[in-house]
Amino acid sequence: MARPSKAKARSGCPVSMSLDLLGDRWSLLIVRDMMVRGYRTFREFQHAGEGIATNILADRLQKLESGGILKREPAAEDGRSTHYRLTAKGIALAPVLLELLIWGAHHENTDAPCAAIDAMEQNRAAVIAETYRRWEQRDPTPLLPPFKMQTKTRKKPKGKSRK
Amino acid sequence: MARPSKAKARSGCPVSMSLDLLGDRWSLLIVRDMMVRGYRTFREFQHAGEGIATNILADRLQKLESGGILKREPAAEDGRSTHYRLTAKGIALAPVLLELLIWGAHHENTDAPCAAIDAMEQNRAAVIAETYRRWEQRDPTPLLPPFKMQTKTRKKPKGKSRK
DNA sequence: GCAATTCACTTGCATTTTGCAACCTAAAAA
DNA sequence: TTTTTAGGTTGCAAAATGCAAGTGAATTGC
Repeated sequence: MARPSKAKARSGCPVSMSLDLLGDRWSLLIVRDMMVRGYRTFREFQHAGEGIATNILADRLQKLESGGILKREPAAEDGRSTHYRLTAKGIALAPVLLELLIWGAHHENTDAPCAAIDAMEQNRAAVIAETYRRWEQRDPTPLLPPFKMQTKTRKKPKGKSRK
Repeated sequence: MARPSKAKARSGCPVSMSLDLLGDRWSLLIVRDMMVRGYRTFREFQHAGEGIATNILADRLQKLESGGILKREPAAEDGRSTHYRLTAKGIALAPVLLELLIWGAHHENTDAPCAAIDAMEQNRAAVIAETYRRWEQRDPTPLLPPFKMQTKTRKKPKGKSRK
């Protein structure tokens, strides 16, 4: 069982309970896409670059919704489409994702530009504040662009316009 | 596939790469046990209260080791036993776990005492510093005790007593 | 000294989850 | 009206998980 939705009541530890909901390969990536890239639709998540299968994506969206991390609302401009939006509980994951991002950038071989990571690390509060502002104002512009696989060329500053 | 060990090279995003190693139900719980409870042996992890199966535990320990999160060293005092110890990379997960703990305590129904969580939240840097001190000095006393299920639901006293 | 116990796993097997491709329905576009 | 698009569902094979039982080496009890 990779991620029990039925809450097998393991221990009362907050870390354990958090992992009941988020402890899998995809859930936090979806939250990341919503939080920092401004993605809102099924299709955007699907093509976010990690290759999630559509059935898994549908399942994770449903579990995140019933876990209170996000909610879905019909897209006003297109009757076929649904917009997913983080709840207050979901956006509160910002510090977790930020620390995970910083850790990964320091300790794994990622494509993240070092300067950007250093800047975030030294301005954690500002990054969190900006994340909240974007959420409150429904600002869909990316906080960070997707780190494209730029294979080896580490110093290429690619269009990191500004938040 | 719940947690690919073979690194399918998804994207260069640090969050994604972090989750390649840690994105499952158990890995971060093991790190938590080592970091805040001072657990070091297979047996301690096994009986940490979440009910991990021994084959899964062995698998996760091996993956965390090959991921550079921990290393194993023979126990000096007992030739049968192995001590697991976090590496610098592993202890650097402290902020991630702290934020996950705070988030879970606020947004899930946990057994964590609110006062303790509030104190940690207002003294993040001190908590991290103390975590590092304990690690450097190999201090095995628990930073936090396991949150016992002090509330009503006493589920099933199934034969977890002993073997 | 020797049997019993402990520690750290491993093995087999049934169940569950995942990944993949194909398919479906409603709404919008052409 | 036909075609395309968005957001899924379904079926199936492969992989991961959970569980119980077993293994072998080191250690303890007597």
